[in-house]
Amino acid sequence: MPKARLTPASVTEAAAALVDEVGFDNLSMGLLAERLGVRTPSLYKHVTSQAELAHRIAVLAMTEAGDVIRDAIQGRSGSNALAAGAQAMRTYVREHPGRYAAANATRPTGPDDPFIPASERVLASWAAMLSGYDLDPAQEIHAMRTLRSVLHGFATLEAAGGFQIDASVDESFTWLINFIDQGLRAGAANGSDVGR
Amino acid sequence: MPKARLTPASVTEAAAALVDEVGFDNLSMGLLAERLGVRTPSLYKHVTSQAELAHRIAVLAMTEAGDVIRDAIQGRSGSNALAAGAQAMRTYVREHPGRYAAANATRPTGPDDPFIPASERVLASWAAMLSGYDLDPAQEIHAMRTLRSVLHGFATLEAAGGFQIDASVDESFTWLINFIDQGLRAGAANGSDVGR
DNA sequence: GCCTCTAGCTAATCGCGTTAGCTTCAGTGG
DNA sequence: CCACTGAAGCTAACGCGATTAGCTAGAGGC
Repeated sequence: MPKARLTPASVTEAAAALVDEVGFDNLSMGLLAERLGVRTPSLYKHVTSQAELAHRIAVLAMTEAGDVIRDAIQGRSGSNALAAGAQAMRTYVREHPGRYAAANATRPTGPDDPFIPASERVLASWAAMLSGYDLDPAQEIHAMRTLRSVLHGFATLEAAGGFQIDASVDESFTWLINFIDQGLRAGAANGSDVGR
Repeated sequence: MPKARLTPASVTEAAAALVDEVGFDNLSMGLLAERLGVRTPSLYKHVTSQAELAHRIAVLAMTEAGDVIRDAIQGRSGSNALAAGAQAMRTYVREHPGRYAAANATRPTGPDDPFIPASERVLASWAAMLSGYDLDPAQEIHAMRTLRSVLHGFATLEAAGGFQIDASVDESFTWLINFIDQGLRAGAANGSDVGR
């Protein structure tokens, strides 16, 4: 029955869709093979191991997230760019929780790992967005880390079902964005105050 | 050689120490048994499964974190309480990354899961701390979620080695705390502004 | 001093990732 | 049109880690 059906890319794509459904921790070669209508060992013609597959999902996720965030920020600045970028990231994580989990579980395997440029693209988008706030250059790194922390923290807590109370999570997120925006604008106003 | 050596509690404690060393994902019954000087199947006299063991570690972690945060906030208020509590949490996660990972990987198993009150104790500490900021009651939930997001996000990013650049992570964390503090104080001043 | 209860042990099972080696179609060169 | 090669899939089998079954021996109570 050999018919040129699968490729590394198609297997990765299917695996990404699978983890979004069943959760990254529940990824298994057998389940993926079943989805693809193929026997488990056949997958090894396209990926060398489950670990490599997980890493491919991570690269895919980081690339997609980078695209989505860049597109959201495109053409906006300041508060609008922040709100659009943050919403875009949150939406991506909600729609692709498995991919996002894969991206968080991975570590660069070497200096030429495609995961590295993919991550850097995301960071570059955030940096571009932050540049609209006229922060003291010495504080940019701290603002960047704070921004990453909130967004990552909110996304993972939400994905894990960490927000139990019935109060609207959407509302909390816009509140959070507004909170960060005001802090950044205040920081731009009196640079040396925020940050010690 | 039957000698009453192990107990569920001692096994859990050893497992917690182990995951802090090797990482939560690398927890294995064989490795734990070796540490305890016992054969793998013997562990099942004290724990019903690896999943249950992981859950016990999670409860232990949440309880310890609750203690540490409560103690840090004790006797302080406002900015001091925030700084002390946040630092306490960050220190706990840095010293016990495996335990923290276990706590994040777990979901309550039922209505009488001891993990629930343990988590609530942590939330109660944060709530007590926030009450020192005189926020609009309607905004407390959002402030709480924002606070949890930053702290959780920063801790996990740091634990995952997510902050690459050489700029001081300690400094970034104090900057972050200061950022949150100022935002909360501003929010208390003009309540309806922050939060839309 | 015997009895029971149980922590620990060895042996075996199961599931899942992975490897080895065979088989068969798709496309190529003659 | 046909033999040839290469890769994609398959079956069979291995290995490791979690888990289960059933045995054994020391500790504490009578």
